[in-house]
Amino acid sequence: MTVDRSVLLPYLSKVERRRSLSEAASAAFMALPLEQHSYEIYRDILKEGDRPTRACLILTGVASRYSTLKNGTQQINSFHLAGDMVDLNAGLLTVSDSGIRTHTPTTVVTIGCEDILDLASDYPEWGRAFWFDTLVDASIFREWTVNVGRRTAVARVAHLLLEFNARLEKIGLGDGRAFVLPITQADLADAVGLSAIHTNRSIQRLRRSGAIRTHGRNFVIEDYPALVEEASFDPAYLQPEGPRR
Amino acid sequence: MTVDRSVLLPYLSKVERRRSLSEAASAAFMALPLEQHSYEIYRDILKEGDRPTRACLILTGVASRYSTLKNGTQQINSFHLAGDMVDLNAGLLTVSDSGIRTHTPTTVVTIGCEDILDLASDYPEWGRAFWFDTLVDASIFREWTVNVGRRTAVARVAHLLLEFNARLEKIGLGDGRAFVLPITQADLADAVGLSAIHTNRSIQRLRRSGAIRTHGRNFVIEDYPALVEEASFDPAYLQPEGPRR
DNA sequence: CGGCGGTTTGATGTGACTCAAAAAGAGTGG
DNA sequence: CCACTCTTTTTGAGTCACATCAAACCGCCG
Repeated sequence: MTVDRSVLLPYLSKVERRRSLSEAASAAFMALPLEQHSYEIYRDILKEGDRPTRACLILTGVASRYSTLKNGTQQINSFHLAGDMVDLNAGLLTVSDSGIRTHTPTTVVTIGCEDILDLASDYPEWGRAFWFDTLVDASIFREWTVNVGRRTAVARVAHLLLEFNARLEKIGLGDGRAFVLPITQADLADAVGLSAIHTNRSIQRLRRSGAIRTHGRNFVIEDYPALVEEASFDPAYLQPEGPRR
Repeated sequence: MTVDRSVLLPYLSKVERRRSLSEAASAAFMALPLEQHSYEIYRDILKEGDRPTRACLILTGVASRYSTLKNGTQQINSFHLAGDMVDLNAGLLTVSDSGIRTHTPTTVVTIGCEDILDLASDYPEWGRAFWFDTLVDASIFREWTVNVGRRTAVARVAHLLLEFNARLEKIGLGDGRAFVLPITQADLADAVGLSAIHTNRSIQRLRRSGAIRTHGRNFVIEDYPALVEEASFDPAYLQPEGPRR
């Protein structure tokens, strides 16, 4: 299968926006062997327990990293949108405690993790870029722990809506006030550690308070400051500014 | 202040156990300029909102990374024990959304983050080592999200006790069955997203079920399989095996 | 012996869960 | 364009896990 390498360009420019790369480094990246895959909705890109062998860059669609507990409940750890590199860790970690699953039809390109590791050792600038990506992920994981650990139901939901709002805007899928929620309320519930029903009721509260308006999956933030206040949302954890040096 | 560089050796050998380093790389590490600091109990090593400038390696004691919410509640994101490198991210992230605080008297050595970054670009093997460290952290953060998001109170507490048990054993502060819990129950509560009182009652339940025995902060695991079952604990997330390659 | 941080107990309130089912959309085929 | 199904959202009622408040107890240290 031949893959159009230009799909790598958005990620490359995302990395370069943080810190420019040498000619050789970006050329090496663009020369990486690729595979392209498409998934229907609710398919596993990586099954829980499988040993990952390829990192994957999301071109379109939405995926999540999740864990399943013995009692059957699930916890979603993070969502991955277009332009996100998922499972960069693949190369370094032996075991995958969590799976990765699509929430919409999704297309990705994958890169062998050996290639990722070689790139990182041949070009320390790539090593740093991957490290930084991992740090941003870790920062989001931390914030999510705070979210499910210490916020009320309404605040949790508000917080996740604001995260989607910010991230979707950054990739051109929203204007900072309105966006299309790319997942069901049940999935949202698995992300914020609530039952689907209570998640629904929390959304209703936000609606009645006038903070948001929805029809179907279209969300409009009517009162941004109120929503931010409700969620104690501080976008710093998304690291919008890029690395320091 | 002159610092005994031999304090770096444990961390060096921890890294080398995963993957050996070149002579030059380990020499460069050992030559890093260091500062040594001591902290009393409940002191901030890094305040929330401060911009970190130095990574720090814990020599003795226990510290945690925590966030404070507007309503005054706290969530602890992770604990750091002797031999852990904390705030490696310092160099790359502009903003620190969370603080780092001691839970016992603690001694550390710190390394300027410029030096860390230089080491990583001069020796890609160090870049990889730091990246791996960050991946392990991220893996623990994920597991904690699952913990507070989807487990019952008793399971959460059991899970954290098992994590302490495993990690303390690895650094020689436990035999895999008994350990001294280095934090108060109130701190434990902030880590598992419960009230201190309910945390206490959860410990009591574990005690009455015969899974554990305690006197003061001495914990003995009486029925390891039962505790593991209760917590659905799988130590894989601690990445005990080191990286794949 | 007194003070203090930490642990434990008791009583009460409530936020979130569960179960069950209705309503509303969304997609499909006739 | 409508009937039919399937998924998702919404409603209602009852229950339980965990929070909160208040106070007692305990061990440790000066």
